[in-house]
Amino acid sequence: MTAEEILKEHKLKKTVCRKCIIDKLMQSDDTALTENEIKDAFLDLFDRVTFYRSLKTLEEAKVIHRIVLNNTTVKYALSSQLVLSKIHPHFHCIYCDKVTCLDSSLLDRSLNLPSGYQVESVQILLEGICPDCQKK
Amino acid sequence: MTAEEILKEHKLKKTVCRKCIIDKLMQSDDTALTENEIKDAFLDLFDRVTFYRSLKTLEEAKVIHRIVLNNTTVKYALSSQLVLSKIHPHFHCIYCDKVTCLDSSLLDRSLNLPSGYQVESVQILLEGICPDCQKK
DNA sequence: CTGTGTGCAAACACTTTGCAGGTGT
DNA sequence: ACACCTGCAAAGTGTTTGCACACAG
Repeated sequence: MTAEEILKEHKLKKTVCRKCIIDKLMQSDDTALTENEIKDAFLDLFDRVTFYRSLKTLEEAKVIHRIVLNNTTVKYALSSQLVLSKIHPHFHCIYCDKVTCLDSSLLDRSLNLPSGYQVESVQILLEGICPDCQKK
Repeated sequence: MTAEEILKEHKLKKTVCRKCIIDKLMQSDDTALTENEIKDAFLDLFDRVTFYRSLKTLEEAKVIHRIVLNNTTVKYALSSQLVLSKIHPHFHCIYCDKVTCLDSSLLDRSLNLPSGYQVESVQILLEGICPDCQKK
């Protein structure tokens, strides 16, 4: 699926900035990127404000989703298949700082919720060492 | 356990600012507070910078821990009993915006981790409606 | 007394808003 | 043609840093 198709499907106008964001995130696979990592790929082709607004638009349309790390840095990743589940687990490597989206089936069966709470979404952030960094 | 005892136990100097922070968090029970909520309780008795530094010191000493919400607001809560577990689940009410620390036994048995990843900590943020807001 | 904490001023990074002009459909 | 997107300027918010003075142990 191309960036243009994704935009069309969500009834968003095809603008260069939006396409660049989606393309960049598609290339990065399941690794989430910061606003700067996305922007730097285009050498200040767009204003910073335009990026923020495009990211916001894409997020509201659920094309992408944001991941907030403990140090309050924000990363973005494509939503694609994950939309179906309430549960969004991510892994943050404390060595290489990479954030990857994990399969939501990770925890589906096991939530042992306290009574009285109505849960709409569950965000899980695993922190540790990723397979690549363990080899080093 | 009093604020002074906690500071002594962690080998930190007893300063008014630190004591106020700990007192305020003890009063709020298991509800996490923002820097502003803590600070406002003392009517600008201290400089903002002093608060940041005190919070940082207390966090590094693991007296308190920070919780980062999706909108990147930061809240703080006492660590107390939770220190033992790698897992820190919190509940964020989307109506009253209250954040509470939950029992870490919530998920202990059930983590079905992908192979190759070495996990050091697990942060879980449940979002939904708290018991109080459901009654309304 | 010594090291550490505090207050003030300033800098910094991130994000939002308003407005005029440009672009997609 | 119209609605919406973009760029620029500016402001708002949260956080950090440097320095001189004050305070706890």
